[in-house]
Amino acid sequence: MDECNVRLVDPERVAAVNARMPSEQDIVDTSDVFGLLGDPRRLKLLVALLDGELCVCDLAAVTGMSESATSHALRLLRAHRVVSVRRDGRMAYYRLDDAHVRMLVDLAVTHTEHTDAIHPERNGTS
Amino acid sequence: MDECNVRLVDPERVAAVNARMPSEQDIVDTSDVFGLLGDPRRLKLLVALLDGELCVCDLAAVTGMSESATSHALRLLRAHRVVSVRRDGRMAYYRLDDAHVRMLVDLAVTHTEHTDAIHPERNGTS
DNA sequence: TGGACGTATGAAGAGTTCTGCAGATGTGCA
DNA sequence: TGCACATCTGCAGAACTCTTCATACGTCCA
Repeated sequence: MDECNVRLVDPERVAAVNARMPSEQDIVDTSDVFGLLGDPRRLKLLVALLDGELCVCDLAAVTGMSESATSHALRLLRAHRVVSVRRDGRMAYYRLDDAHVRMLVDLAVTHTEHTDAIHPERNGTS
Repeated sequence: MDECNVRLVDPERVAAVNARMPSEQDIVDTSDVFGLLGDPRRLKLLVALLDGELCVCDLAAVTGMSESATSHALRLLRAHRVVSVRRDGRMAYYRLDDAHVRMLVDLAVTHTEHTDAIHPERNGTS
């Protein structure tokens, strides 16, 4: 439990926390998902998809991104199975296809909308 | 509603989505929070803090980061009011001080732990 | 079939982020 | 007061991310 030369102040707590700590893989997977939501453009894309499917050019219009950037972002989201595509001729309709992500997005946006008046300025503790 | 030279396929849907779209500021604030959780080290740090406060060196031990990196990460989290410090002599005890973030972390980790067996491999749609 | 269209992709450049190093700050103890 | 200790911070290099440009792919229509 003693890693390298690190001294512990509260070894019991550390051991307890380590016991409850998810696997490294789970941590990485989870932070991966959060990372996807950590970009304003992608988040806006996903918010737009909360209501149902939209084609690439409409998504570009909603988010204000170029169609190329939109496509790149959707590609990333697709690779992580967050969105799925339905093709109809030359059009591509995307939908939000991950219940967990949908919940996170919905929850977080709602929360921020309800509380942004509380922290009008954000200066650090320093 | 027609931005630049972008053509819309479903202008009504686009208008409806735009009407429900949170302000740019709310989007940025929200993606900001997700961004904080989008780093495995920081996420691990926050998971460790789910149970209660810990000092910097114990946090470094739990996450496997150097104490410098730990301090840097905590500084960032502190600036965003996600964690708070209690100083006791030369020690600094950090605690998770944002109920919303706590919920997101708890929820996401729990979810990932329960479903990681479902997506053993992750190749893109392409 | 040829050209317009919607979308997808690769590469490159700008910008950002993370980490380790070195040194600074403030506290406790002899 | 002087030294050890826990933490903090600025800096610089490495690594990563996002966007744009150019181009490619597949579909539709004349």
